[in-house]
Amino acid sequence: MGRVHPCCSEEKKVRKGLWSPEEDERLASHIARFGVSCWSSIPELAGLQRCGKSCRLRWMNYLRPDLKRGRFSQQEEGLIVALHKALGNSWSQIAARLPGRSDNEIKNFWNARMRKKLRQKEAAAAGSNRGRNNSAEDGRKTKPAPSVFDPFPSCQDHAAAGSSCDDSSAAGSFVVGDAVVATCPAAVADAEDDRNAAAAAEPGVTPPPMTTATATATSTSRACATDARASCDDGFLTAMVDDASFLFEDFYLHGDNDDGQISFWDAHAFS
DNA sequence: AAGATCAGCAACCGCCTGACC
DNA sequence: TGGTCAGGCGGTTGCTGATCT
Repeated sequence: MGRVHPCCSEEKKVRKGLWSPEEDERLASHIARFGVSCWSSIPELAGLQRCGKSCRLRWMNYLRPDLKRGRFSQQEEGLIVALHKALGNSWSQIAARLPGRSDNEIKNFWNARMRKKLRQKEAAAAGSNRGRNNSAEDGRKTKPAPSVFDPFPSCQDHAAAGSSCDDSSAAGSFVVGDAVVATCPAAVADAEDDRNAAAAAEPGVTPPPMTTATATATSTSRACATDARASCDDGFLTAMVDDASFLFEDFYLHGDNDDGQISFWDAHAFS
């Protein structure tokens, strides 16, 4: 098997399992004060009997202040489907385009949906007794490989594609419906400026290191604060979601639905 | 009311990659 | 140039609460 991380294999006791509120508090306050420089050193510095990987995971999936909790909105679901279509199981890349959601959360969500759909299909197949040659199940096998494209290439690219994204007005956040569903990379640099300005305003206070999450959180919250999100909805992602429906219909919809309608999940591609 | 099943979520495991020496 | 290490990622497991029978 793979090499065991030194931080996880040391003789010293390393706790596993669920994190206690005290541990969360220790980790969160440590990162709030000092930021993240080296995960492997954080357990010791924060007084935690955890390995660095575990700390990182806990922070990324649960303690990060910019994380949203709760159910995925319809818009988010649609975007996940579209992004999964484009990117496959690259959960981190999908998560990078869904501010406030961790890759783990998206992965769990997707897998739960997969299980549900698979079960439904099996039940339907068992009920109908005879399979059709062009069933969705078969269609999966002939599914073309996901096209390689970057849903977030750059604002210039958006503009070239007829977009009107304005980085300066809404921190580069993109909106589908009411939800801020993605953040333009240009906003990252923007957020970095904000951070530096804040550091200058409060000498002696060391800001946490800049991360994608920081930038996303900064720009997303700013976008909400200015309520200027709609101005940045260039239709790019909306179009992408629409396009995803089109793709799914093209590949997977073969008149299965009585009403001729197709939902994201009825139409989604099994990976 | 109690056991079985399901669904959602948190966390671990194993592997890969890039930086560094 | 090869070895070591840390960070990161996707896959998987296991726990827990909700729902069903």
